[in-house]
Order: sequence, then structure tokens, then C-alpha cells
Amino acid sequence: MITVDEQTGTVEIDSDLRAADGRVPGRRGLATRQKLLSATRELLDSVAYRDLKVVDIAQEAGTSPATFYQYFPDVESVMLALASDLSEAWHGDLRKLVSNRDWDGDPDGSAKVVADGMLEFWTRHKPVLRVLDLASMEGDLRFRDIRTFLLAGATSALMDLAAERRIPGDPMASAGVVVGMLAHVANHQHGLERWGVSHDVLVDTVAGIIRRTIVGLP
Amino acid sequence: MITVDEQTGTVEIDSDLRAADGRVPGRRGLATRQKLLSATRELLDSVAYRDLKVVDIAQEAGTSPATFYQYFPDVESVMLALASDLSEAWHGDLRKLVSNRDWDGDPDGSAKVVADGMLEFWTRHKPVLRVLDLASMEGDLRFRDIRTFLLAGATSALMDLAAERRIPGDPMASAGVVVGMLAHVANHQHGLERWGVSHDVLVDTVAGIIRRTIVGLP
DNA sequence: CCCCGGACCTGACACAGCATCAGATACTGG
DNA sequence: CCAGTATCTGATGCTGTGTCAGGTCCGGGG
Repeated sequence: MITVDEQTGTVEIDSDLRAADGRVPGRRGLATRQKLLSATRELLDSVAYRDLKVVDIAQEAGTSPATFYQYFPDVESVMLALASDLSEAWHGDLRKLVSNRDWDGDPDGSAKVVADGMLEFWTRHKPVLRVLDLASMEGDLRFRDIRTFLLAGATSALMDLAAERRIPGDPMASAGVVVGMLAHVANHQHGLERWGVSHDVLVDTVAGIIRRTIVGLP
Repeated sequence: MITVDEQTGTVEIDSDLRAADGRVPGRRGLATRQKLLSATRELLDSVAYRDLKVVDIAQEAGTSPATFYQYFPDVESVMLALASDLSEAWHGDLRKLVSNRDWDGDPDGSAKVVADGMLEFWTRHKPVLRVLDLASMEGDLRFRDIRTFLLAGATSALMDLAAERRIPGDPMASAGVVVGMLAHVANHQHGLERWGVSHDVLVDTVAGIIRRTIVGLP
């Protein structure tokens, strides 16, 4: 459920939030909840997920651990909320990144825009996304569903593209693998750069794979 | 092996393992250490990395937490050891998986064997590898170096292949992206299967990408 | 303006897991 | 069989978790 408040511009996802005691939080409470979410995102830039503690999140948010437990049962749930918000917010944009392109007129340029856009998105939200990835791999269905939803738009758009063009091989598999590749490359960009691969070369390489796998050669 | 003691700043060049008190472990001690490593690997099949506790590892290994600390300073170090062992053991085999192929005579078959082999390897060692991946992403240099070493053989073999064949684009980037793709696909195989992509179709799709990116089309 | 009731926050606490060490136990060579 | 050393662990202080009762804040009715 997504609600948009026209006056404040606030986007509220999941309208039936509850505090630990069953209360429906008001304005002040939601602000605190938001501070906890931001604090978590902030900390995740510098501390490993494994070392992320409730105490630290509370302190970063300028509140106490007890307050934390008013809004989340544990750290994992904060991650779930962060991932869920991200997913709701970007699902559509990622789809558009693929579908709003002129694939017939400029296939190479389109592939490059998609590659660059995905890498940019993944890099910007890396801390949350790598936890989302880990939890999905570990078999947590809640995280996996969120991940699936986040990527579903882009994946199905790529799939349609591949199907339309009668590319040899399974369109679903091709789209899934390409999206996965984008995610992985973004996550390990730093590692690749250490091997002397610049950002631009990376984008070109990935764009080339998209081009050949999804669009096909002329 | 080179070890740097963070606290004293001592650089120790010594292939021998040391217990917490500086002793060189004997047969019995090494067996205990090994039991702790196995217990950790075992537990990682079913519990999330974040929830992996020293107490549980000790219990699974049939010993006490105090003993754990004789051999490892913390859980992260066990992971480091597991990842390092894996890397040493498979570095060469992964290289051979790529280089011992008849790329001229049977490029499609070769690509498929590489795809299948990599996926199989990754799947078999998934619990350790996904932690290795996460820690690398989080910027931990010790893990990143291990990951780099593990993949260096296969990557450079693919790179040579791409360079020999004068494939358009940067060979290093192509090889790195392909290896990353393999890793990612293996990790998220279960998720892709849920979208109705079978293992065989996945192997074919990935093999196709290797074929087109590294070997080129006839 | 004050005061009241509910929304919100937190100090205090009991308990789990971390990390260390001194002393007990088990193995091995002689 | 004993001495000596390798190995193990119970006891312990400390950090972080999760809960609750009671305190603080705030907006609306009198």
C-alpha cells in the first residue's frame, strides 16, 4: 500500500504501521522511526552488517535503545524496511530505464544508458542492496521477495525486448542473467577498478553484453 | 604467509599457525582447529552469518568457547581462514577449468563446460563464498584479496583468450565481468529457478554470454 | 491560560553472548 | 610410570539485547 500526502509530499508505504505496543504512530513517532531508518543507512556506509548494533543505531539517531524497540523488533527488521522502501521507490524507475529507450533507432546508446543507469543506481544504494543480496542468498524469503519486486520491472522489460527480437535462447533466463550481472558488477566495481578497469570501460563492456544478449547484432 | 599483528605492529613471516598464546599447535590442536572450521562451515548452511555465534560454533565442534579463542580471535577470522583455504585449494582448478579446453575445436562445448563447472563450484561452496562476497563488497581488504586470488586464475585465462582472439572491447573488463556474472548467477540460482528458469537453461544462457563475450562469433 | 490524557521516551534491569585467564586435565617422550 | 608441556575449561567481568514501569512532552478542551 502506497499513500502520497499531496500537501507535505510525504510518501507513506505500508499504511498500517504499528509501534511495539500496538499504537498507530503519529507525526512525531513517524519522525523518530524515520530517524532510526536514516541512522541505520548512515552507519551501514562505514560498519559491516554483522557489527551493526541496536545501541549504535539508537545513538546515531539521537535516542535510546528502548525507543528503537518501539519501532522495530530488531536490526534485521530495519533492513527489511529500508529494502522495502527502496524497492517500492525504484521498481518503476528501473523498468522505465529499460522501456523508455529507442532500442530500434539507437540500440548501442540505449544499452549504454541502461548499463550506466543500473550501475549508478546500485552504487548509490550499495549499502542496503548488498544486505538485500546477502539475505536473499541466505534464503530469507522476505528479502528475496523484495529483491524480486525491485528487479521485476527491469527484468520483464528486458525479457519482452528479447522475446520481440526472437533472440536465440530463453528470454527470461537472458533477462535474469543480465540484470544479475549488472547488480554484481556494480557491487564489485571497486574490485574491478583495482585491476585497472575504469568505470567507462566497465560500462562499455556491460553495455556490449546487453546489446548482444538482449538486442542481438544487426 | 605474512601476518601483521594489528596491536603490536609486528610483521610475522611464518607459515606456521599459532594458538592464542603463541604456541605452535600439535596434531591434537590442529584437529581441534579443524573441527572448529568444519563446525562453522556446517552451521553456515542453516544460520545467517549475522547470527553465527562463538558459543554455537564451539558447541557444534564439541568443545567450549574458551577453546575457540585459543585458535581464532573471533568469528570473522574463522571465515577468513575458510575463505583462504578455499581460495588456495581452488585457484588452480578454476584456472584449468578455463584453460584446459579446446576453444578452437569446440567453442560452444567449452563455454558450456566452463559455465557448468563454475556454477557447480559456486553452488557447492555457497555458504563460504557469499560471506566472502559480502565482506569484499563491504570493503574488507583481507577478504577482497582472497577473492581476487581465487578468481585470478580463471579471470586471467579468460582474459588471455579474449586478447588472443582480438575480441572488441577491453579483455580484462570482459573477463572480470564474465567471472562476476558466473558468481552472481550461481548465488541467485534459486531465485531464478523460482521464476521458472531451469538449471540447464541457465547454463546455456550463461555459456552463450561467455561464447559471445570472450570467444566471439564465427 | 492551565491542565489533562494519550503519545512518546527512557532508566533500570535481567539475561545472552564475548573475551580472558588461571588452573585442571590429557597426552607424549623418556 | 613420571615429568613436562600441550590442550582444555570453569569462573568472571563486560558489552549488547530486549522488556517494563514510570516519566516527559504536547495538543486540545475547559
